[in-house]
Amino acid sequence: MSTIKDVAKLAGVSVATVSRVVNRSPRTSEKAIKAVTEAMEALSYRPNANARALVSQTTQTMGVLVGDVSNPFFGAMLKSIDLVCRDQGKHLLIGNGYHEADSEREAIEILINSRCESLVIHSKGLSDQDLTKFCKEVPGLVVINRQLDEVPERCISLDNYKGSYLATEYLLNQGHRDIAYICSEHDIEDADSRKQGYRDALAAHGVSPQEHAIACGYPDEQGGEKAMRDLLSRGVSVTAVAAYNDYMAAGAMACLEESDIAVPEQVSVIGFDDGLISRYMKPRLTTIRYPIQPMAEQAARLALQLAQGSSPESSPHVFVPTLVKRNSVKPLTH
Amino acid sequence: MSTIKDVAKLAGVSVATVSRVVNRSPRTSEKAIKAVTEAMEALSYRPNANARALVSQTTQTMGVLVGDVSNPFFGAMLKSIDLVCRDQGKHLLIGNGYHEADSEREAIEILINSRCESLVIHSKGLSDQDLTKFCKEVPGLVVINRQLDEVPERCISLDNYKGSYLATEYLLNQGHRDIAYICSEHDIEDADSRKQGYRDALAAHGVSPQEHAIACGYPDEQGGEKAMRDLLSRGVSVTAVAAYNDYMAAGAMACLEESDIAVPEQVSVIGFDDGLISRYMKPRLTTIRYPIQPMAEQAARLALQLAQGSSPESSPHVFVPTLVKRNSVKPLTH
DNA sequence: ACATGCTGTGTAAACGTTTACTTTTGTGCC
DNA sequence: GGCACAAAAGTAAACGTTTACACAGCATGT
Repeated sequence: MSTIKDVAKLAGVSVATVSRVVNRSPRTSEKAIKAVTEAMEALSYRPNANARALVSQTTQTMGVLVGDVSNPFFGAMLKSIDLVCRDQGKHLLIGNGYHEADSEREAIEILINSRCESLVIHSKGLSDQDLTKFCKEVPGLVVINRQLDEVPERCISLDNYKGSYLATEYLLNQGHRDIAYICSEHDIEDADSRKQGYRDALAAHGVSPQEHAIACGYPDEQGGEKAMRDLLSRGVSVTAVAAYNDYMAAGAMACLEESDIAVPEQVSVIGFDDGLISRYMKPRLTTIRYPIQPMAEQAARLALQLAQGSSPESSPHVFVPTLVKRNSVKPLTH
Repeated sequence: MSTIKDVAKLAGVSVATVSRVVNRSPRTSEKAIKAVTEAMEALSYRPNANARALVSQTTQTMGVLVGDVSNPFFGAMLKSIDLVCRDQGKHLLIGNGYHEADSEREAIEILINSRCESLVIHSKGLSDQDLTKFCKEVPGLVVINRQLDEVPERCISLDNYKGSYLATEYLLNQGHRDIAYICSEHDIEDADSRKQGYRDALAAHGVSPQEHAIACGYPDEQGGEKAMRDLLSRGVSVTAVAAYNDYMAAGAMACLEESDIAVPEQVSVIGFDDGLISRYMKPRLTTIRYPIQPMAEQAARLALQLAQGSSPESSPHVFVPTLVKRNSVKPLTH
């Protein structure tokens, strides 16, 4: 692969002149531009981004850590971030953490080593302490989907508690009283918050707590199916089910269908996330919208601002989920 | 951010020794390892990947161009690639092309400039000529989902023609004769191949061509809905519909449902891709499996082998799609 | 004719590493 | 104690750029 020296030699100028042409410096003659352009073309010259980064001390790159690129949730997040970046002439280096502490740490280190000046991190595996440390080390680092008490100004998160409260309250308002909750077996903050939102909503409406009506599973379709089957086989009688996320809701619906229980006629189901699939299920899933796109956009902007040292515009750091009414919930009729 | 010199100074050794410790060279004393490790910790030293790449002439990075990260199809592709890479200690630089020639070109150039030694490119916008040129410039570049006549050994693709033929043939075998085709309005090779597969399957079964039963739209749900509405409003009478992809099939089903036409009882529908949503639709979608995961894995392996100059193991370059029978197709009964 | 200023170009240092080569230190043996 | 040799550490060049600084050429104004 040819270098700037090769180009300079062929064009009969110095490397400085080539650099000036490449970077469109105003101090260059037409003649030089022509000679250099032709030489670059002839050698199919590609400026080495690493050398450039080294001397100019900037990579124009944002690093992003996601859980798993194949999950459409992260796809949506990445797209929002990419749109902000492309608008600002930055590009993206992406790492997958697979929700596992060591992978996450390693991926973040790669991003830092690559000298990404801004970072958006989605981590479920690392401790608050680890993440806080990274925040302090890298000025342009923003954490999404998590709340760190020591550095709240670096976090963009969702009010998970409120989302679940909202979902449960909606079921209550539709007359339901026997409401099960299908939760994630992962020991992470958002799972707890969502479960607590459910509990508190029940309590606030004078419905006694129903711990036996809570079942856990891996937060995917199989997990939802398993949890619902647990509930059914334990003889828990319910008229509505709230789930940790849409996938678990889908699994629960599949299980109910297999058991010849009609949704929403006999049992109402509500999800969480408003992901891609919620629109394609039938009945279309009533759910809680996780506004990942504006959140990701906000996170990207914040990371960019922090990285360039400008004081970030004040804007919301905790987003609120909203109810999306579709067809999987029906009022309870006697 | 501290450099290797800072570490050397603090540890009281030379930069070479620090480098040796960082790279786990065997020629280092316990004492040096300890001193350097402590200094690195104290300064939170991060080896600069750009400087490293510059001198060692390798980045350990694979570049990937996808259409749009938010599309689960590309998510699945990226995941397969990431799994291969992580296994080989490489990491990923990702660009979005948004199916637009200029964006694709720009993204590829960024990947090349960043000195990714291996590349997996999914392009719909660039011409065969452009792509072939890139292939010749970068030894470790592999094109996925496209067939370039000049460099077939660099391409991993799907037999789209066969997939569509298969789909149409299955409908014919179920007794259908009046079969519409919903195609993509994009002027790209795979759209043409799929349309032709449909036509040829009809012809092979002695069914006269039905050009009036072909409708086009943007290859998403809205496009499918629009195309189906076109068909219906033109008074085309059909008992089955084959679609360019699952999203268009979903749109067609939504349109049929609105018109009180039952799927599959009155009209059968078959998709293409076997994407995420096909499992969640109801009736669950009968479709053609696009084996993107093995294909992406293969592409990644090939790119890696080409990049390191080893002669690639011979393995399939053209993959064959298969039929996935679910519930959206029913035999025609009179 | 000469100082002045402007434009375009060249020279060389710097960025943070790795590594070939050289030098120093340490060990065991006679 | 002196020597041979191995092990460990240091020196400096190289990777491919950018850019401060210096300088040449030339037009301008006096």
